[in-house]
Amino acid sequence: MNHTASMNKDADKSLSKQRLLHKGQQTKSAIVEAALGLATQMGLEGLSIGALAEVMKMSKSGVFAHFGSREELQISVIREYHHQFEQEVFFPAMNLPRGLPRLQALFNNWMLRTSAEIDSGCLYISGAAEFDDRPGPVRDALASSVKTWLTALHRSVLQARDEKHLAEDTDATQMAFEIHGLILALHYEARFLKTAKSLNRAKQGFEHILLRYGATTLKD
Amino acid sequence: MNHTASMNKDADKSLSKQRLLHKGQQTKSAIVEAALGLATQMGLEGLSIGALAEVMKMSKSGVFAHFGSREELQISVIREYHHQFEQEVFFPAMNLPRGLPRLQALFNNWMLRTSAEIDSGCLYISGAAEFDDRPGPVRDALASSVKTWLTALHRSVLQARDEKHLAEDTDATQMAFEIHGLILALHYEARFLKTAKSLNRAKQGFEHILLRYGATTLKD
DNA sequence: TTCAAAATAGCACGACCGTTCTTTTTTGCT
DNA sequence: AGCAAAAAAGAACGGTCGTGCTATTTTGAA
Repeated sequence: MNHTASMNKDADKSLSKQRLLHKGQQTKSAIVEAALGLATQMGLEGLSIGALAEVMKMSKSGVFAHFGSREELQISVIREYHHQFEQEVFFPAMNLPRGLPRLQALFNNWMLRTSAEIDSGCLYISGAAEFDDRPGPVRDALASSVKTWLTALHRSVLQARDEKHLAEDTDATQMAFEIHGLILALHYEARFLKTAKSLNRAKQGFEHILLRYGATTLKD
Repeated sequence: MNHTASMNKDADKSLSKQRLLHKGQQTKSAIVEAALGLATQMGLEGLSIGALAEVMKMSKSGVFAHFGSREELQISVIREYHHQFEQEVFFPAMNLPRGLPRLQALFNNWMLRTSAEIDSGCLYISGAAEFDDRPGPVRDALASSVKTWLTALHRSVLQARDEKHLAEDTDATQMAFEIHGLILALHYEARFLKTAKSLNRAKQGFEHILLRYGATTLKD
């Protein structure tokens, strides 16, 4: 391809990887995508290589070779979920001004993603239940991802307080805890119990929390 | 077999069952107890007959014969959990006067049971995550049990309102939803994330809710 | 077009799963 | 003590699991 002055094959490799993805990378991405779909339905523990191979119309060993172990596959799925979560929930909210608007957007995006309309469950919730007693790299990856997100939420509360959008004595950790509870209740009641109007419950709960922490402005 | 005056063998059976438990019933109870211990650690789906047999120092088939199917075993475990939950959370609170005292006791008992100090996880929470996408009798048993409890909580809120311990316009369903969220957040953060002081977060969250719904009296 | 490397398939393994069937042991009423 | 019924054990089944090994196919740079 290139008769350029590149020094070694490693340079060539990384270069060609940048230009167009090698076949292996493409299929690996496709596999992870499909695996995430399976994992949100069956749970991370229910995710099996055999079932995944069937979905992908590949052989078990063909799928397996991309990861080297089931654990590595599970971790890849968690990373993919983290990435999607960032795209859907976190980044869009970052376009809004700091303080209450951004905090409201974070909650709203989170809520919509958790909502029952999406038939895929939340990996952060189902995964927590599966791995709360099972130490290891999968649990670590999961907990690390969740903590990153909860920290971002916490930070957003702090900013809202700094912007004087919330009461001066707002306990940010406490407020984040209560918000987290609303999302978990929404997920539980909507997804498991199929309770109607759970989304409105979560919305109203959020307004109650805002009032409690002295939010200065409320839209709608 | 019998030259007594009993009309049929069924009468004899139930009679002797009342006098002293047949061996089979005893061991079945012991098995269910052990199974509940396993299920709270590994989840209802992770509960296997082989592992259970090992714990019980019995043969797989010996254990299996008591239930006839894995599903029936899982349902037995759910019933046992329901029973324990009643004993620890529900009944003690019923000894307190209707209204706020009883509601506070319900929450407190629930919270303590969910707390991280107990190393066994909550079957109602882990089970919900495992079966929110899996229809069948196990899911039905689980949902039915949970609904019974949530209904009792809801009823307690209504009573507190009737007793004028809460504001007249209290939305009981909404309040129960928010309380449920606190418990879920406590379970998530204490058990999965190992966040310290989560119990205090839940306590404070409950007080916030009480204030919001105009609780007239607060102890402590 | 050639050819090494990468990707995939095929096959087999040991382990565990739930379940069935048959045999042995234990129970508890007469 | 005798004896039928209940309880438990034992062995085997077909199935799926993750994983390792060896071919085969496909890719993509020279």
